[in-house]
Amino acid sequence: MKKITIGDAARQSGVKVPTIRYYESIGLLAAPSRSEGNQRSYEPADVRRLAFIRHARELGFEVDAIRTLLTLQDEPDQPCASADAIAKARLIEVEQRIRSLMALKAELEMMVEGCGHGRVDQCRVIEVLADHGQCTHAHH
Amino acid sequence: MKKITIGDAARQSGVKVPTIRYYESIGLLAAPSRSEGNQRSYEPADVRRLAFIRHARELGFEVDAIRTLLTLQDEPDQPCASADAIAKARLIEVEQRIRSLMALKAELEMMVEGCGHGRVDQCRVIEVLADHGQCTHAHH
DNA sequence: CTACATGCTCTAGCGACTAGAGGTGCAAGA
DNA sequence: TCTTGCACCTCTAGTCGCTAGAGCATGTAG
Repeated sequence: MKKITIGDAARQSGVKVPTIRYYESIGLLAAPSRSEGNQRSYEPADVRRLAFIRHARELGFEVDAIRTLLTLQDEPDQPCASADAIAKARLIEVEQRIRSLMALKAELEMMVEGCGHGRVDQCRVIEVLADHGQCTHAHH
Repeated sequence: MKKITIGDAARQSGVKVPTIRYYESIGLLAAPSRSEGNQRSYEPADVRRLAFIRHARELGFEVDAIRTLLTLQDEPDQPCASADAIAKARLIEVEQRIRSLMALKAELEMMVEGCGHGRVDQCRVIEVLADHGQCTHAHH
């Protein structure tokens, strides 16, 4: 009977100790059994669940989406349409975010290139910020 | 003596009314004069400042960075090295964010394509999330 | 004069943590 | 055995940039 402490679970899963406790508090991870001295004692399955959560968070899924994905994972005989829909929705979000960041990058490059490193009143960085009309492209 | 109400300032600048009050509360926008009935009364310069803030926020600058940019704008005879540095730092952030979002997009596409729309236990979405090792590329 | 939109202040909530205070458990070295 | 010191515990409050709502006061159009 090997006992996994919260610290070990953190090291193995890559989720920080306070974050693990936070996930427990919001019901994303079930409360584990406790040792005699009231310390959390995790099973390998908990560590896998934490790794799942971490990876999903890295992919930008919100906690609510992860909650759904986790319940799906627990019922492997269900059709996976929901998981697919969640991933697809996230993909669309990511594509939009990339597009808007590319526009933003172009604008920032213009600002930085235009800056003659002189005085503020000739600086394109400030100028472009002050007057959105100077952007060569449309936002949104 | 035209008086600009907070509602007009909001419409002209594109910053919402509660957000304007919030900016005042955190000292990003100076408290304006008040009408007899204690209502905020803005000058055109305030509206320009709000538009500046809004544009900078759209570009993803944090409020602290905007604070610096605003004080720079107020001192046009200073060298603009700080403004340049802030914009460059933001550019680097944006470039990194784009790169990581592209990796993420690839991973999500793999997940969605691999999903055979069958049962959860054959679903690549769940599978990939559960085992990061299945990603064909390295993160970070 | 009466609606009703707009304004005011204040407090609390969002998401997803993070930081800190103040205390307890536990394992290893002296 | 004692003690040192890290890891653990709970609880509260703070972060960022707003947003929502309660409960009033004011300003304006018909």
